[in-house]
Amino acid sequence: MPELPEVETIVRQLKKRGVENRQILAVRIDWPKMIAPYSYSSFSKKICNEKIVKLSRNGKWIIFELSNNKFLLIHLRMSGSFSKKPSKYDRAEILLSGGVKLYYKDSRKFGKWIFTYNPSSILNKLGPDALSKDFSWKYFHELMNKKNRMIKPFLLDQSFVAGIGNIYADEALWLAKIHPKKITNTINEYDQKKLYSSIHEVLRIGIINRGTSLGKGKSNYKDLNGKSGRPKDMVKAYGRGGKNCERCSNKMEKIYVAQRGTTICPICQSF
DNA sequence: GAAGACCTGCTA
DNA sequence: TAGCAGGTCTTC
Repeated sequence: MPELPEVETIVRQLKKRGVENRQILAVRIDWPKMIAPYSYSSFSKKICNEKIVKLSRNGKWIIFELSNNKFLLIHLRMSGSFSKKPSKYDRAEILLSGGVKLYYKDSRKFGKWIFTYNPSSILNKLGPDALSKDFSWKYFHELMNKKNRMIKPFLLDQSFVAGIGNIYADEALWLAKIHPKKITNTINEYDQKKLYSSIHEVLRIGIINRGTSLGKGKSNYKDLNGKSGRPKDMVKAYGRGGKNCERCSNKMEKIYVAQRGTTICPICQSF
């Protein structure tokens, strides 16, 4: 579920909550696989009594920088999220100094909490964050020309650019009017520019809306305060198969690209 | 590239 | 009840 805008929203709200500069007093883990290869007791010993020095984000990773050069990297995968309140699908709870509690829920149990002294070992595998200066036009343009891949799976490849997932890939391609199966080095410079700016636009709008919430269920995305983000009907492409394109009013189509459900307007995004 | 694995909840 | 899901990883 969470892509760059959702993760950014969560990090901002955790900061606002005053998580930074607090000490971790205790941790409870209900799904031990998520902290592998550590056991609960060794994991707990590693992080307890350390201070959260700094919170940040890189792509879809949440980075807890702790005292004594320790790091906790959290990836929410499909259904992870943080909350101020406990709920049915909680997989962990952290008690911080000052009585602040954080609950981590993850119905599908795909999320990962990685304790490490060396965050680069994970973060170096990522390409530049989609909203960072390092994701420059020059970088984008050069790789687009060099690679011979379908554009959608390329956008989803975190080693190319970090933070884009299935929703925002579909949104950006729709906005730029590019077919998701188009091969990168066949896309002309004008379209590349449209796509480059569309990526920024859809991510920024996502953040302004505090993320995107598609469904109604409990596995649906909620921010730290339990609130939904941008509603489904504000999304232009993702999940709109069978509905009318908001630009040309032709029927949107659901297709599969690299095994991922993908929605396009076959007229606007002709191949 | 494709397909399966990891999991559970929701929808058709 | 079958099929699908915002992500990634492994193995063809």
